[in-house]
Amino acid sequence: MRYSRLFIPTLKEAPSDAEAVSHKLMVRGGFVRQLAAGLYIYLPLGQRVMDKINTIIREEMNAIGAQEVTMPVLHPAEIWQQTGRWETIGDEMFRLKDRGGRDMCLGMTHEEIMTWLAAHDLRSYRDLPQMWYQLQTKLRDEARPKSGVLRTREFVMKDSYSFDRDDEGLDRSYQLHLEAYKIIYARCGLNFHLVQSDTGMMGGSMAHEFMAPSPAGEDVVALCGSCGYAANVELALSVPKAPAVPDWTYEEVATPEKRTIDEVTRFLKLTPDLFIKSIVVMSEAGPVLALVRGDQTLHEKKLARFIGPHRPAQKDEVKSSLGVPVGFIGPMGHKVRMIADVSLKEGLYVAGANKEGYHVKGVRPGEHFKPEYADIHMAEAGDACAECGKPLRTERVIEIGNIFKLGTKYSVALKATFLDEDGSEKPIIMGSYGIGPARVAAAAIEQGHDENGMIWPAAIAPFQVLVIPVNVKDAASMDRAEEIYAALEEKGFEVLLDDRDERAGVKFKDADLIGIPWRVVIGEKGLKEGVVELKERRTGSVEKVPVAEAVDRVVRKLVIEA
RNA sequence: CGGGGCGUGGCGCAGCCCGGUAGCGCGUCUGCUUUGGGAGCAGAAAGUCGGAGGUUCAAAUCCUCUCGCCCCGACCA
Repeated sequence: MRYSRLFIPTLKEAPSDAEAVSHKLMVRGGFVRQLAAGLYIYLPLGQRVMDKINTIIREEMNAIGAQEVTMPVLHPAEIWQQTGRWETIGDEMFRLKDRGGRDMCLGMTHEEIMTWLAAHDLRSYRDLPQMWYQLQTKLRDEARPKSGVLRTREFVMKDSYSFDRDDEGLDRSYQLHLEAYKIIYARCGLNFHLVQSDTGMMGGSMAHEFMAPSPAGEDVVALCGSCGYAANVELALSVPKAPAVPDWTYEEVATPEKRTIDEVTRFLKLTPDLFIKSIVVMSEAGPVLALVRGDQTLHEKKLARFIGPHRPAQKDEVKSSLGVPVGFIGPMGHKVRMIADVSLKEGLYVAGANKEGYHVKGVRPGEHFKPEYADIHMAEAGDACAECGKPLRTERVIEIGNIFKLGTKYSVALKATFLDEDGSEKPIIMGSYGIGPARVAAAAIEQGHDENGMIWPAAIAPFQVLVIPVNVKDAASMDRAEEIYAALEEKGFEVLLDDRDERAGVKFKDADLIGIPWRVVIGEKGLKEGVVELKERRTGSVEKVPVAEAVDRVVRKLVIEA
């Protein structure tokens, strides 16, 4: 392609409202434009990147025997009502009515529709297993779109669904996807972690996420360098360092106007790990007292696994349910349900005295109060790995894919059953597997850039080579550039020829910004010596090669990378 | 949904506190010069200040309402 004919509106300045590196560079590089909150236009360069990622995904999905289908974006409400998600999902689903007044919605995921299809056309164990996927636009009315293309209201997703006759079959389909995903991300040039994850609103029994390390990520994972344990902190198990057990007897201490852990620790000159933090939440079954050590953070998703949906209590709710003002709650003597973090099983602590202005020293869990124990603290760097005891580290990540074992949740609700060999009717066992191609692109930029712009992995770069004649008015330069361009295209590479009548500086700056892996620079000075320059974007290394050898050298570089 | 910030030529911003001629940089267009890391000079086009209402002789500036966008949190296949 010729640069002069491509629409690549690069910008010198980043948009002021962009925060994430990938967001700034995608806008500056002329890859995307924002139409409204969470709605993006993909310009030619962005489109090329997405096409490449999608091609890799399709190749690997096809390779494991998955078959591509196209699903409606507009769905009738009834099918979502049958699985109950019409009610449970809430505001995140775009809803509308057709002219006949029928409730409809825009597809935010496709379990229901895929299962509907399976229910209609998969009847016998002979039809199984099946794996179907789609690469289509999803719509979600996100509460807070953010970080460029990382969280949008409209986005393309590859999602596939597996249909098996038994759990062993599901294991196989799951494993096939897991391995395919590893290959996809590796081909896209990403660093990533495979971690255990929460099953969330999907339901189901097992789930993993593929996570690309980046400061722009919204998730945090806990990783053990020793045994390989890796999990989203939403469910990561960890053992916080235990404090030395102090030599205390049970006694009240006056702590006037000291409410927060921070205030009380300073007032009593103690470390926060000697405190019990008492947090009141309102669950569907009423108030629950959650207890974590003072240096720990309550993880609400972990807690939700034990008590279901809940929210923090208001100040007046605390007072009315426990009779104690906020800041002086202790776990002793309450009738409400009480969940204590496992790290509180041993030791002596300071806790609220259930009396304004007082705390109690020497509280012993199990003796002075009897809670249910559960892991409800957030895993933190430095905690011991629950598997092997070695220290965990944590990392901020972008979720680039996930895989779920769904089981029969959808097949039962939508009556997707088959007749097994023994003549009995059974629900199909399902799995669901997603990849967000835009997040893959954003993660690639987050992981590959410098102060001058993007550095694309070769496999998903919008072009593989950029040919730059420094001065297009110099006939010799332009002729050589055209020859090299034509020869590389002839060999099947994707080549961008910067034929613009611009100053060298402008071309070089744009070249760095859009991050094409290899650059061939043809200048008058070089040609006098019979050479052109071959520059690698990633390392910045420059090699002078004889004009006649230029094409072969580039080809060799590209082939090595592929 | 709670908290915070911001809407001024295409882009990035100043002006607003203390009402009175709308300004700067980049980009765009024309001409000349320049030509290996976002050129120089000269000239030009382009905004009615997110929108509505109000106060005032006079509103980008003050007041009220409203819409949009961003950030933090809540939420999130």
